[in-house]
Order: sequence, then C-alpha cells, then structure tokens
Amino acid sequence: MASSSKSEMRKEQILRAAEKIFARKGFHDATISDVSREAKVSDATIYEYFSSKEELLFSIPGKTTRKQLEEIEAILEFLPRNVDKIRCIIKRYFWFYDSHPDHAAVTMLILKQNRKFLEMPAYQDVQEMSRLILRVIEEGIAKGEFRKDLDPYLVRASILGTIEHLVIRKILLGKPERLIDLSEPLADLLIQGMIPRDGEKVYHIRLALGSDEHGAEKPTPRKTPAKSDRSNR
Amino acid sequence: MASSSKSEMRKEQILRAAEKIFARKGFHDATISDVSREAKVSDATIYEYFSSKEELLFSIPGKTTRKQLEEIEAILEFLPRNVDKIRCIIKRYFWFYDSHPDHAAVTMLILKQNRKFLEMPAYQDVQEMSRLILRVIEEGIAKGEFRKDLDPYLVRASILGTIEHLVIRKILLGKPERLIDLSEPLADLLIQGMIPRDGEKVYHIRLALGSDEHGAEKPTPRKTPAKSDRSNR
Amino acid sequence: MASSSKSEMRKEQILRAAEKIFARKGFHDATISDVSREAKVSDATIYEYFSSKEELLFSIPGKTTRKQLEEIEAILEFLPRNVDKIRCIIKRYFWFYDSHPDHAAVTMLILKQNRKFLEMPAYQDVQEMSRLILRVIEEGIAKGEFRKDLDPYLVRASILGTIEHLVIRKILLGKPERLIDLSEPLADLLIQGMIPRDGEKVYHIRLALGSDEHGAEKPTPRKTPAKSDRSNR
Amino acid sequence: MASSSKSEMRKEQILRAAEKIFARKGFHDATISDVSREAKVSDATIYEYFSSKEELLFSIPGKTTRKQLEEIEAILEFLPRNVDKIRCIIKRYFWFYDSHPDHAAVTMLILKQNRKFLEMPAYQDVQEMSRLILRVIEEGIAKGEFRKDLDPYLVRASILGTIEHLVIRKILLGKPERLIDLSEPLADLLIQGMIPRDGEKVYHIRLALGSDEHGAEKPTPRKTPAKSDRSNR
DNA sequence: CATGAATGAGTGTTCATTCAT
DNA sequence: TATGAATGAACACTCATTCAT
Repeated sequence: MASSSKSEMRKEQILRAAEKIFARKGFHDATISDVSREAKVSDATIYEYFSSKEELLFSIPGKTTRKQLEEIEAILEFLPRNVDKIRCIIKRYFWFYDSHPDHAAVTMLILKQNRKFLEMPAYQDVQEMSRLILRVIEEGIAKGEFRKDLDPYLVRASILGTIEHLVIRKILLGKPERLIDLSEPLADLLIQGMIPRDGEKVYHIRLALGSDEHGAEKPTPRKTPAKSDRSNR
Repeated sequence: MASSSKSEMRKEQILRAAEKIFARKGFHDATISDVSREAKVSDATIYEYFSSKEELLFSIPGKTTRKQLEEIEAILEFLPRNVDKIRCIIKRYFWFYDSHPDHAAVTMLILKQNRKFLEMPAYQDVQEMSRLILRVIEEGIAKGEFRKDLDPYLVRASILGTIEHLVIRKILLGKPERLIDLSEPLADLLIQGMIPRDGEKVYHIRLALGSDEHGAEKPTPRKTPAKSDRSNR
Repeated sequence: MASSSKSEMRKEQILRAAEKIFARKGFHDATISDVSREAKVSDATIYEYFSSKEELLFSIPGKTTRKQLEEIEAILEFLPRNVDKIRCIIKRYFWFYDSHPDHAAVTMLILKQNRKFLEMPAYQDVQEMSRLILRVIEEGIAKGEFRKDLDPYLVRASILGTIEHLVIRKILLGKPERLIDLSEPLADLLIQGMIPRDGEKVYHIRLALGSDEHGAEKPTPRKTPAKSDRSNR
Repeated sequence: MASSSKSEMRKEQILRAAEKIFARKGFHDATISDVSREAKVSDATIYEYFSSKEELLFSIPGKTTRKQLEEIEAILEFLPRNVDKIRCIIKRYFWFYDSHPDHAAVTMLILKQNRKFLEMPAYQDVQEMSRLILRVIEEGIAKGEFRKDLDPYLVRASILGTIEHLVIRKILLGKPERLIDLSEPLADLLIQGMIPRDGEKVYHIRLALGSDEHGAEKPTPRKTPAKSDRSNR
C-alpha cells in the first residue's frame, strides 16, 4: 500500500499519524506537535513533507477514494443488474468505513464541511465517486430497473445522505459497532423506493400465472415526475 | 420572538451576530472580535452574557429546535395519515433551513460534528425531534400504513440523512437555492420505500386465490425482516 | 470604633471586606467584585468611597496604627523602666496581630513591601511607631539601663524584624497559633542583648577593687527558661 | 556559574532578566514582554523554557540557596566556636544580599510572602538553611556556649528576622548601602543575648588580669563601638 | 446614594511555521 | 534529510473603572 521509497514511507507514516490524531482531537484542537509525536518525527520534519497543517489534512484522503472508486467500478462490471450495483456500493461504503474508522472520522467530521476542501484535487475523486452512483441510477432508470420518474440526484442524495448519517452516528455515538450489518436492510429500504411498482407487479403477476385483477391501474401514487431541481449537481 | 427585557435583547443581538459570523467563517476562524463587531458591542460585553466562546456557540440553538418540535407536533395532530406526517416533517425541515440559512450552517457544519455538543442541554431537543420522527414511523408501521418489515431506525436515518445531505450541499455549493422545492419529490421517494408494495398486495390476493406455494407466512420477497441492528438507537 | 454617619459605616463595611479578601487572596488576585460581594454592595459603590483599588488597599490601615501608637504611648508613661517599655511594646504588637489576623496579613504580606505605600500618609504612623521604639531605646541607653555601645537602630531592627518574622510565620504556616505566648521569652532574649552584662559590671568592680570574681548578685532578670512555644518550627 | 550547554545558557539569560525585571517592577506589574525584552528573546521563547510566568518566578532561586548553604557549611566546619558560626552566617547573608540586590528583592519582596512558593522545591533549600541555623544554635546551647534557657526557635527568628528586616529596608529605602558593615555590630548584639552571663564574666576577668591601662573607657572586647551606619534611619 | 451595564486596555499563552546546522 | 531552537502573530479572556439611570 505504502510506496517503497524511504521518503514515501516517511510521508505515509506522517499521514497515518495525522489521520489518527485529527480523528481523535479534531483539526483545530490537534497540534502539529501531537502529530509529530505520534509519527515519531520532529515538527520540522512534517514541514519537509507538507507545506502546512492544512495541506497535511487535505492530503489524508490521498489515493484512497480513487482506489475505492476503481475497485468498486471493477466489481460493478460483473453485476448486470443495477439494483445489485446499488447494493454493492452501499455494502462497500459501510465495509470501508467500518475498517477505516479514523479515515471515516476525518472525512465525515472534518473534510466534509470544509469549504476549502472542495477546491482540493482529492475532492475530485469524491465527485467522481458521486458521479458513478449517479450513473448507476440513471442507467437503472434507462434500463427500466428503476422508476422512470425518479430524480437521480435525489436518489443519490438519499443513498449518500443515509450512509453519511449512519457513519457519523457510529463515530460520535459508537453505535452501531458494525455498519456492514446495516447494508442489506438499508439497500432493501432504498431500493424499495426506487424500483417500479408495476414492474414489480408484473413480476408477481408472472409468478401468479394469470392473476391480473389490478391490471391497467398504474398505481404510482405520485404522478409528478419528480423533476425537482436537476441543477443540484 | 426575542425576549423583551433589555438584557435579553442584548443576548439575542449577540447570538444573532454569532450565528452569522460562525456561519460564514466557522467556529475556529471566527474571533470574538468578529462577533462583537457584528453585534455592535465590545468584546467584554460578550463575556457578560456568555462565559466562553464555546458557550456562545452552544447557546445559538437556544429554544429554536424545541419550538420547531412543538410546532410540528401541533400540526401532526391534524394529519391522520402517517405518510402525510412524514411529508410534513420533511417539508418543515426544508422550510426551516431555507429560511434560516445561518442557523443551518451553524447546526450542520459546526454543531453536528461536535462531540461536546452531545452533552449540552440543547442537544436534548435535537434528540426529541429525532424521537418524534421515530414515533411517527413506528406508528405508521403499527397502523399498517408502512411496511411491517421496516427498521424504523433505518428509515429515520434515511429521512434525516437525506435532509442533512441536501442542506449541507446547499450551504456549501449554494444549490439548490430552494430546498423546499425538493420536499415533495423527496417525500415521494422515501415514502415509496416505506409503504407496502402493490406487488405485495397482489401477492396477498393471489394467496386468497388458492395458489399458495409459499404460503402466507412468507409474504415478502426479501426474507430477512430487515431487523438490522436495532441497537443503533 | 466605626464612625456613626451612615456613609462612614458603609466605608467601614467596605474596608473590612477588603481587609478580609486581600488577606486571603492577596492584592492582585483579589478582584473588586470579590470585595463588593463580601461587603454586600455593588462594584460601583466601592468607587463611591474609594477612587481606586489601590486607594482602597492603602486605606485599610486607617487610624489603626495611630491608635495603637497612642495607646502604647499612654501605657509607656506608667512604666518608668525602659526594659519594661520594650517588653510592653513587644507584647502589644503580638496581642494586636493575634487579634487582627487579617490586618496582619494585609500589613505584613502586602503593604510592607509596597514601594508606593511608603508615600502614603498611613505610612507616617508606621514611622512614628518606629520612632517611638527608637526613642525608648535611646532613652534606655542614656539612662544606663541599656548598654552604652548599642546601636539603637540595630536594636530596633532586631525588635521589629523578629516580630515581623514571627508574624509572617504565623500567617503563612499557621504556627504558632498564639504569638502572645512568645512575647515574654522574646522580650527576655532581646533584652539580654541590650542590658549591660554582669561581666562588664564585675569588670568595673574589679577595676575598682582588684578582687572578687563577680560577687553574689546574679542579676539575670528573667530566670524563666524561655521555653516558649517550641512548636513554631 | 552558568551551565555550559547552550540551552542552559538561554535559561540562565532569561532567569537573570526575570530577576532584574521582577526586582524592579514586582511580579504582577512586570510583563512577560518586559522580561523577554530584557533577555533579548521573544515572548514565546520564554515559554520554551518555563511553562508559565509563575514558574519563571519560582525558578529564580534555582540552586542559589543550596549553593550558599553548602558554602556556609564548608566554612562552619573550620569554626569550632558556635558564636563564630553565628557571626559567620550573619556576615554571609549580608554579603550575599549586598552582592545580589535583585535576588534579594525577588526573595524578600516577592517570594517570601507567596503562599505557593512554600510548596516549591526551591523552598526546601530555604528550610534547610533555616535548619542549619537552628542546629548551630542548639549545638551552642549543648556545648554551653549559649545560655541553657534559650529557645532556639526564637533565637533563629531573631537572627533571620533582623536580617530580613534590614535587607528589606535596604531594598526599599536604599539604606544602608552596605549591609555587610552591619554584620559585626548585629552579631555582637544578637550574641549578647545568647551567651551566658557568668561564662562571659569569667572570660573578662581573665582578660583583665593585671592589664588595666585603658580601664573603664574600653570595657568591651569589641572595640568598634557598634556605631554602624547610623544613616539607616 | 446605589448600581446594572458596558467597555478599554491589557496580557499570558499558544502554535504553526521557519531556518541554521 | 532531519531537527532543535526560535518566534511572529494571534486571541480568548479578565477586570478595574465609568456612567446613565
């Protein structure tokens, strides 16, 4: 995982220390000395690798998001159904945050609300991840797996929002200990809101062999195509 | 809204200034001088009303959450259907954050991830609000409006999580300008995931029709009753 | 003791509060609020009576020293022997500090080392007191009660210095609880150093007579073994 | 005297500056900036060496007292008579305060009345010094050099008290310029109060044996009429 | 006369950052 | 490359003091 050059190892060592310290104390309450102590280097050494405390913070995500992105993309290729892709994404998020609690804390408690972070290159990866989810949703809609009237942006917001909410709960309250256990039920819940009512109906009808009492009524309760504000990119 | 005594007015004046400044600069980057300048009082005066910068921050929510809670509760009484209650809650949240952007920023970007805030009395109100939502969900399940296999905690997480996600987006990216416009589509989306499926309905009908391969006991496609971890209180 | 006018009573009330507070916390660590709280008046009221915190401090001695001075002078008149005058002065000092511990603390710990206090009128009284002692010593020398070769200034320094040293010990260490018990032994000790030696006396006799080691008269005035309070470690 | 390591030299430099500034302005009226300016370092540098202003103050005595103690002890070994030991101690005290006026001011005006200082390690040295004096007195009593009925604690109080009184006079009033000139007369005075009347008498008799040119005019072994510095008003 | 309310002026302390070695 | 040493720049907080009521 860490690069092999000695210099790169030092950098990793500092980054891991920073991640740990920032996760525990928050960005402002953590001092460079805290980090250097944890990393077992001097304060000045940190400045050999990072130009400022802030840059150190923004360097923590590093390639992590991108790597996650790539791994997820690789897996998704093998999942023909978009429902399963959604399911996979949720699972992956939870698995990642479960196994990287410090990273989770830095990301969710510090970076997510940092205006400057939006301009950092690392944020591009976050955006790409986000775009991937959007694509999966749009694709699902196009393929008819998901309801036509879905606002993909809203769907994405509900997926990411719920995940984030649960991750933050875990960080701050310590519960649930294993997010991963929530991934199936959560996927079920969210997907229920996404799949077509009739599509499902048809499926049942097929199973039911000729039972079509409710036939033509497409009972989608809300006709409004939920266009909403598509600009909420 | 503001208390009438002169002293209380000063306090309100300072709180409003603090809300504005903290919303724009964040807690750590804002100085007491910034706040006192905005409030048109001296630095020292702030300390007449609040014992520390942190106490000033934690005083910003004040009675706001409680008031929202009470108003929502008052309205919910008139909505017999829990679907509408959910819809109303979402709408109210968005309306509130739309009309109180500074409060939104302080709440979502500063307080929500502050560990100490969890111990402040104001956080109790947040929790009660949260409990109200949970109750509405549980009630809906009990009444049969929502699917029996829902995990109410998970549903609540998806409601609050999505709202928060969208509010933060608005704060940081400025889009969408009006969250309120998202409330109907979002309610639709979330509620879709909560109400019993037509498919299930059909399925039940089928059962009545004499074809009963898998019987009444297993009416849901997903067998796992999505109990998830109920401990994520 | 306190003047009768209402205003004068207020002043006394504040002074007593200040004395108590300054004694306990020291001048700098005590705040005007501490004093006003103790005196049960408002901060501002203190400024009605004293122009500044420092003036308040310098007003604490008030007429106390002068009164002591006058009382001592009155008594000394009745003591024809200067040894007894010295004895009386020491006793009086200890009695006063024993019965006015807060005054003792303010005087010994705060005022005594305050350069500005030297210019205050109240310091005049201290000086007069000091001069009185000097006079008693000089008079004793002139009368032949004390050794001719004494440096009266040095003698005074040893009297006052020892008293101060013991008072400060009591204030800081709490021991001895009663200074007054030390007054006799201390007077014995100091007076021993002041009165003409037997040896000298005898020597003079020898010169006159040529014989006689020292005669029968062992004039050591105090036989008391000056056990005093051994606990004032 | 100063430690050799560069860091120790900086520390010494700061301590000397602090001693000078505190001596002139007092602890509370002196600012860290005053000290840092005098020491020609930055404010922050002071905090590299001392954790607080108060710790800086308490560090001023350092090893000084202990060193004095050891040097005095070394000398006392060569003085068989305890009278001379007392004499030596007084002389040493005066010599030290004469040559270290800033140290004297810090010790006598600031530390001596500081309750917290009593808990500092440096105060242990002061106590040991004090115990040394006590031992000399007790030994003198045991050896019969001093009167059996002396209270050693009281004697010590009179020795230290007188010294302190005179040192403070010098600091505050500037007089006498040279304390050392007072050491002989003071020692004479104090010792007079300590030695046995008869023992001394015998001694005089021996001296007198036949040589009586100067008879009555020069009755004291010490010729200096203890005029001392009469200006120490 | 008494005071609640307001503040100016000040200060100890922190810490990210630099740089000579 | 690594760091010990030094510091500039800030800032939260305190408190004696004022003054309108």
